Amino acid sequence: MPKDTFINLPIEKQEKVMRSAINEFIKNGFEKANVGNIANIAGIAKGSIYQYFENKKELFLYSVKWSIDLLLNKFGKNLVLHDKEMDIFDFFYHTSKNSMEQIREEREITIFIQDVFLGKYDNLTNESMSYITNISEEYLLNIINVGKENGSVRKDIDDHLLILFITGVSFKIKEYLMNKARNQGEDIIDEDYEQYEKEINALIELLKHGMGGK
Amino acid sequence: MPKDTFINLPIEKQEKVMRSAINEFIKNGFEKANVGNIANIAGIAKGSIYQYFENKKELFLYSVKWSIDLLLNKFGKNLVLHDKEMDIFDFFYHTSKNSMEQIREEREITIFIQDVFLGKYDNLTNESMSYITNISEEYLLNIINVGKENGSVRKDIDDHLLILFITGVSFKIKEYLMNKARNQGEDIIDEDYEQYEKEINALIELLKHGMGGK
Amino acid sequence: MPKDTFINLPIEKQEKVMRSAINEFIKNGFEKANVGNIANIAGIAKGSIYQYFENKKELFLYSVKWSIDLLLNKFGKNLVLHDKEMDIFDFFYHTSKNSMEQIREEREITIFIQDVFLGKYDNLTNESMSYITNISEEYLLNIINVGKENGSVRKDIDDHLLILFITGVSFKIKEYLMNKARNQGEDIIDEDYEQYEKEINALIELLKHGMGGK
Amino acid sequence: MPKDTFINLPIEKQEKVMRSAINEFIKNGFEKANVGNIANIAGIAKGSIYQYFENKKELFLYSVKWSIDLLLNKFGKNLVLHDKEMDIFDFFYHTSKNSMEQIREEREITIFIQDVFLGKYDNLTNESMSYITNISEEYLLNIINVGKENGSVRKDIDDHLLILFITGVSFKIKEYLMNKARNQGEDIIDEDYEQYEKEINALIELLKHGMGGK
DNA sequence: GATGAATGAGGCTTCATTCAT
DNA sequence: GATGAATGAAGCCTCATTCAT
Repeated sequence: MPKDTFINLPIEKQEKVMRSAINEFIKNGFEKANVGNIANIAGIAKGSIYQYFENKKELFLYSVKWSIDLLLNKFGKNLVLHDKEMDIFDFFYHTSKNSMEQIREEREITIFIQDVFLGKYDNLTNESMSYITNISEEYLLNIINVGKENGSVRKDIDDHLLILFITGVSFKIKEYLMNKARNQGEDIIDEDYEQYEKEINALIELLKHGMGGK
Repeated sequence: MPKDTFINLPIEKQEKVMRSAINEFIKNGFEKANVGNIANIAGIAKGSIYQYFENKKELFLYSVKWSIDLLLNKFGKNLVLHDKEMDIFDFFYHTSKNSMEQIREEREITIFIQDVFLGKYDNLTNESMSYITNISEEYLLNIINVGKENGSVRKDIDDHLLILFITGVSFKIKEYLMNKARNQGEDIIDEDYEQYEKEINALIELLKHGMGGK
Repeated sequence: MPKDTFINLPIEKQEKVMRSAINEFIKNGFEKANVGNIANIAGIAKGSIYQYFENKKELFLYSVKWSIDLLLNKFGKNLVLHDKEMDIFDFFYHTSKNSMEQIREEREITIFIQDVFLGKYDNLTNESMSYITNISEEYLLNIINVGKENGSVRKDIDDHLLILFITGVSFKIKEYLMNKARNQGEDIIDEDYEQYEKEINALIELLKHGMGGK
Repeated sequence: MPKDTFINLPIEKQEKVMRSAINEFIKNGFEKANVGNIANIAGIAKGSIYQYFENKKELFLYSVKWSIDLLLNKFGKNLVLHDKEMDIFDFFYHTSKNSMEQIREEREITIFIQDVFLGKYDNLTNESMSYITNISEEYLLNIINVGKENGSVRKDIDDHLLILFITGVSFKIKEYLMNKARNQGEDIIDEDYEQYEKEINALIELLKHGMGGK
């Protein structure tokens, strides 16, 4: 969706532009994001942005795509459930740790994408992004089915609702991690991580056995 | 927070202004929300808005407060856990039904408030709204403690994480209902409600016993 | 076509705006005409222009209408052929003198309208202005028919071609006068007018009897 | 006026560039004419335009010159009055037919040049083009004098006014033909031409004997 | 207090021209 | 000499806020 001019740029320069845009978007939202700022921080001329993208909206949309691609490339390999016999809660544990890494290494981008998924920028993404939701639903569906087959997931509940349940909880986990990330800036120390791990394990326990007494 | 001029207005006129503002905000977001539109639809002059509120931001902030107050007045009584012996999952069931009613009767306002809580409008609400989160956390904390005392909630999990767990799931439920509301417009029929009720019960079952197999 | 805000303005202010716009358009053409300049010279804020008109194009289009209306009001009475027995060449003589007056008293506006008719601004006026051409053609048609009836115009030539002939010559006359006006600025002296009158009479003679020898 | 780089180009390439420029100018006028478009359609790089011409204005000015030269080369031979005894109205007839051919064979360029003469592009051509008017005035002057000498033109009217009269009418004829050309596109059929010829003869008759009755 | 016109800062976008390859 | 990406000035338009009635 960007013009060839952008595609032909050296990858590093593309990256600089995208990161600058993403930063501006998470700081100011779409409307107040300033194309001039984006250009300045990327170290290019304002006009150049328009040689790369049709307009601000396209720049935004591509920022989303670029972010998702980057996250998938960098962290996506861990998201595949290889072992059909694996307890899916173990799997959740691994993906959660993966999230932590993601946040540690790509704070801005992870925040940006979470915002997109949370529905800030609604008006912009709704049309073009619904397919993303579909992808992630299918992905979860697959995991649930594996779980149902190998007995780690109860079979009496509709898949659809299980997805709701899982995404609800995992979103909350991510949000929780994210808020810490937003506020703390870069300096998340190891001690924090130990704490997080405990909490994640507790939440997975809740996912598994619920919060009911006795 | 609005000026006295606004407070002195007949309640119906105040309401007209607030609903007009809320509608504009959910349709266009804060930046693109148009003060002129708000005034027109409220049936007043643009200048009057500035006799009532310092500026657009204050109008927004008061829209949030006004919405919360309205929802609490209209639906809040049901949110209080009167009976210390009540199973808190029964309580969840009742509050969920409450949500459904809320959505049916005050679609715009419920959507608006959900958007606020979801973090669209971040930059605007963060400071002033953190107290709201606190309120609702305390509210949940109280329920959890009641549950722990009467045995309907397990005791080995940190309150804090239980809150995360509950809000994650219940948010997802609301979001789910809300999306239907957003798309369907007014016409939610009884048949739909039966369906919703089943789903809510299933989700509460998950909250209670988890999704683990066996 | 302007907004009510403009219509409600005191006539003098409207006039100031229109004359400022017209001046800018004849000086710089449509594309290079600067809305800021127009506002400055009219003594109003740039934004006000947009309270009066949807955009620059509408401002232009209304400038045309306003100019035509003004010219018709101020000079149009003389353009009506009252006496059916009048020799139409006498009538041409009178309208030519009328033109001279027009140019003397409303230089800018006359120049502007001539430019419009000459087809500068084509892209802007074509659609909306074709009706004007029609009006003036019908007007001439009427005069020609009167002439044919009372014998002052030969009957063996198609009306359509007579119109071409007349407009060709009269346009050239106007253009000739206009160029002088453009270059001389305000100071056309009486002596010039005597000269013009002679020339006009000679051209009317040509219209009447042609340039053929013997 | 173009740089040597352009002059050294193969004629066909020069022609491609010029025709592309001319097309853009008649389509969009000078201000909105897009140098990038011109380059694209000419099949060269945008930067190359600036190796050939100092700037857009020079490109425009040379387009005018190139067009006039082309028309003179291709159709100009017929414009010379060889036979001193020729009736100048016969001569007009021939030049009119010549115009028709010109329009048929070089529509764009003829339209472009007519626009230039009509005064669109005023600000650009005024200085540099006044010499062209002079040329064509002298050219007409010569014809008129021949006519006065051989008796085909009356002698009691000032040369200057005769020029006005002739150019007025002949411009109108050309404009008339041109408008048909603009609207019809390429497909002017022979039947049309017969019609045109009749009309031209009638107009020449008017030039000769005028439109006066009796 | 209500009105709605006036204001002007601010931002996106265009595109002629320059520049590096 | 050719290319096409980079540049940045310039201008239209929006709209929150102010002001005069």
